[in-house]
Amino acid sequence: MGRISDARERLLKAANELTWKQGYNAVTVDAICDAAGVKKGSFYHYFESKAELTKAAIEAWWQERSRPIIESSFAPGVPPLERLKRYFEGIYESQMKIKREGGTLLGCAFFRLAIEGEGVEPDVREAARHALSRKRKYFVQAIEDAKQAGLIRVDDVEAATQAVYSLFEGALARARIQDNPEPLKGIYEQVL
Amino acid sequence: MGRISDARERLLKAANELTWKQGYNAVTVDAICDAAGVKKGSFYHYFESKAELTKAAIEAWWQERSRPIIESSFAPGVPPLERLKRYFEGIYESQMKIKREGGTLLGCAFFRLAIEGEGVEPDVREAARHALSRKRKYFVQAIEDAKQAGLIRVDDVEAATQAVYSLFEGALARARIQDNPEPLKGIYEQVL
DNA sequence: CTTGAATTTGACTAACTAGTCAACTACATT
DNA sequence: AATGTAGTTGACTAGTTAGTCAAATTCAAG
Repeated sequence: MGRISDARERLLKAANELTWKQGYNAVTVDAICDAAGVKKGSFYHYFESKAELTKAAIEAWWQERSRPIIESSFAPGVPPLERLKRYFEGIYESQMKIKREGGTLLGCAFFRLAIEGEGVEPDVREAARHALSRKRKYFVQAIEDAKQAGLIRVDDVEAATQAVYSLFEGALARARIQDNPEPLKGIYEQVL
Repeated sequence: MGRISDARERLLKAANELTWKQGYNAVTVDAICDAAGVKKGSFYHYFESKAELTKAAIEAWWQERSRPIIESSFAPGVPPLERLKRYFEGIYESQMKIKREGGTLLGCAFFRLAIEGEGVEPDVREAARHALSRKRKYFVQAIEDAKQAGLIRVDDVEAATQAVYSLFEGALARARIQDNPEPLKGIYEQVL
């Protein structure tokens, strides 16, 4: 019944790209509509508000972009430390590609959104935080496995993950701030 | 000649507090004026735009808040590694205090601003980046000194600083995101 | 006490903001 | 081919935004 359309997908994609670059509050509904080639009336046919769109966009981003990349690095068969190494290298490559194609290095989309603070609807922030905590789980697992396999000596897996994950997200955020991949270089070596 | 006023200082203070919490784009000139108890006409008597105010506010923040705290930890007489330890502990304490008094943990004001990306005037971002690089210099110095004193074994001071600084800023940003000081605990131990 | 420069005020604009809505269109299903 | 429903449109509102301005006020200095 009725016609079919990919306007919803185009809106999600445009929302992610613009919010990633400019931040939640700097992006207007009009700008998202323009980028998606969708009229405002249609926007509100698909989403009840800018906040709802953003929440849906975060989930779509995780399912379609982040998760596949993470799971290919953190595959079950791969040795624990190799998983981290692969992931860090993959991130370096993908950030370089983003910079090459879009002109600026953008870092982690979820981190960018989650850090905003007040002035962003609480449930939007919560969605971004949730995506970050999903990502973090792969780190915990890898470090736990590395410990079991006797590859590293740590007494507190939770504390070790805290450090590795802070270093990783910190480097990624600093790369965005400086628009320069330098902080991402050799994270794997720094982790050890 | 003419009367004297502290309206300018009140505006700088209000701008910093609000921008730290809510981000550049979420804060309005009206909100800053309200918080400072200053009328809009007066605002534009002191600053030619919101961007100019923010730049001035960043500089004031650095001079009056960040720098004194940093310099008391990184004092010349203090042994290099002790400097880092003092600084990390000081940050932990001050973030806890901010949370106690303001209800939320806010992290680093410069980092928060610098990460915004497009959608913030380039010179505002540049001012925030500049403050971060000033901060980073104290880390380089401490690590360099620690190497000279034979306290640590590193071949590349620049790379080591990269890691320590990413870990520190990453932990601080994550503490903000989670509104929880957990990532800040034991950074000093993690650094070693 | 007078002067005049620094400061304050509030009303103003023009542009932009998120969100609404009723009419219109195209097409998958029958 | 008819039909109904999902999708589209553009003009609309009401509130907010950064920034302007001329007139009024205050008070340090002469």
